[in-house]
Amino acid sequence: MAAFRHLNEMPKTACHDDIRDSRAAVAGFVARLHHAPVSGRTLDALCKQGTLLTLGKGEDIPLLTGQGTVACICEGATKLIATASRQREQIVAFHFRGDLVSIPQSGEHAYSMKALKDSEVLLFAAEAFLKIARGDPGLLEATLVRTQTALFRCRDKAVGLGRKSASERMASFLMIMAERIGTNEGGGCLLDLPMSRRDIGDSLGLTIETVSRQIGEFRELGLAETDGRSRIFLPDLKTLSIYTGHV
Amino acid sequence: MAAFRHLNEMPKTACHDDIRDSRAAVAGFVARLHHAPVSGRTLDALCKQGTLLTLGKGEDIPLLTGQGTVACICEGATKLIATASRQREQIVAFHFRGDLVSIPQSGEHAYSMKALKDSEVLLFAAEAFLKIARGDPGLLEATLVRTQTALFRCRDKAVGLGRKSASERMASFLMIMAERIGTNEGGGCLLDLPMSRRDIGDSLGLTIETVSRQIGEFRELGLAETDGRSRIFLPDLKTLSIYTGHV
DNA sequence: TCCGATCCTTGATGCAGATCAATGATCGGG
DNA sequence: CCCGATCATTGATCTGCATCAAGGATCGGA
Repeated sequence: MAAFRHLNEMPKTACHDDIRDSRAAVAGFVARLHHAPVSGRTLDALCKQGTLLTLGKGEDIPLLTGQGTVACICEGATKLIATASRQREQIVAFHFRGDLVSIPQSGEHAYSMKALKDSEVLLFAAEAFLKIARGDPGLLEATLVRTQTALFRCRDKAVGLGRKSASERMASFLMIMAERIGTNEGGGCLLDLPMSRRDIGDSLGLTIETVSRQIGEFRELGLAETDGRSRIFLPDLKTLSIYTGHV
Repeated sequence: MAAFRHLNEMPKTACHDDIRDSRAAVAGFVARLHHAPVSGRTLDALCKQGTLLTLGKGEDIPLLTGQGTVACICEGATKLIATASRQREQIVAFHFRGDLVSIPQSGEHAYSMKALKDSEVLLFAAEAFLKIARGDPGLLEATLVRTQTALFRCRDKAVGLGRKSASERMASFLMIMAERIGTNEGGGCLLDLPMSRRDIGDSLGLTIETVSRQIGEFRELGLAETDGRSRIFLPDLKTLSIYTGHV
């Protein structure tokens, strides 16, 4: 179960380590968010309004009801899921350490968010976060830039979903993951994917069977080597990129 | 051909009406952007950095090279196109009067923008726009909010492209257009679509034939009446919304 | 280390929507 | 008002991926 830590409701007798940890998590996140010194006032406000969650793998991130939510991924990895209808989920985005996620109070679809592995997430009511940012132009601008990045990624995803074949989607996915969470390894790139085949399928608008087959194709082409469920080694990103179907 | 008006390079002998029009266009746009009084200084800066374009139907909106672009749709309607490869275009978004569009300098795909009908668009270098916004918290916040709206719409589009049937996509499209540019008309909603069937297909990840057939289906169900190429009357939005496949 | 549950892979078949093809409607320009 | 070009509709066929089905690998917990 998710461990809540309302930063402003910390009992006076609480272990000081806990308080320092929470504050450190907020400070660390904001430091990654914009590379400028953070004012103590902003930090205080963020600690006061935010809720730090420690989540186990697979756990739900409780989005606020009746208002928008801003989630900061301090540690780990998460998925943002839109439910079109029962048995039809679309993963809108994966998020990793340092990402800032905005979820509206209610859009066309119902959204939910889950941890892909043990994670630490800082939650804000969107309005409260915006209010703090309003008083700190640096934070406001950093938030705008992050939101733009999310928009650009989402547009690219839309192109893939609307106009690409299964193999092109798979190649694009692997390239994106290589860029975001890959580690260099003897000329190639090693991935330790935190998401399941089902997650990949739900992200690419494909079934698990198709995902599995496409990975198999790349394996036979010598462009991917799998090791267990989560590790994929990509020996030749340059050749793989040809399969993405980008211009 | 697009008529450029570099607001800061207006010859001294220029017709005063032109200058007033340009300034009025900027002021009008910003007024719609955030419902707070705009400082004269911000307005001056925007006029100095912006380029007002008057475009005919079908004309290209020249995106800046080597840097991001911010486009403000003062009048008319535009489409934002991602080119996956020759003969495979994905329309990422349609934009209407009052919309603010951010396009990155270079993402995974090549983007372009076209006017769907006679339009007036205000262009900025993204960096220059951000610099002005940095000096005007209200403008910065309004830009953030608009960017979030674009992101939320894009996510909804991704859900449609990834997990919905042709008829569901078509129903969603009609509902969105009804909300954005529809006019009430005797209990129903009248649409005068500025985009072609090809545009609709390229937006929904479908072919023109499928788009045409789906509209035909809704016509037979008594949920849509067409008049010429562009006018569609939706007599029963409530029933149509059932077909969107939303929860 | 063994066991059960879950996840992944691989094969056979079906279908929604693409593609191919042809006719009909619409509309701007002379 | 007419003409040609473009756009939209409708029908026939094809195909990529979904769906259905059946093993096989992986991994956490006892």
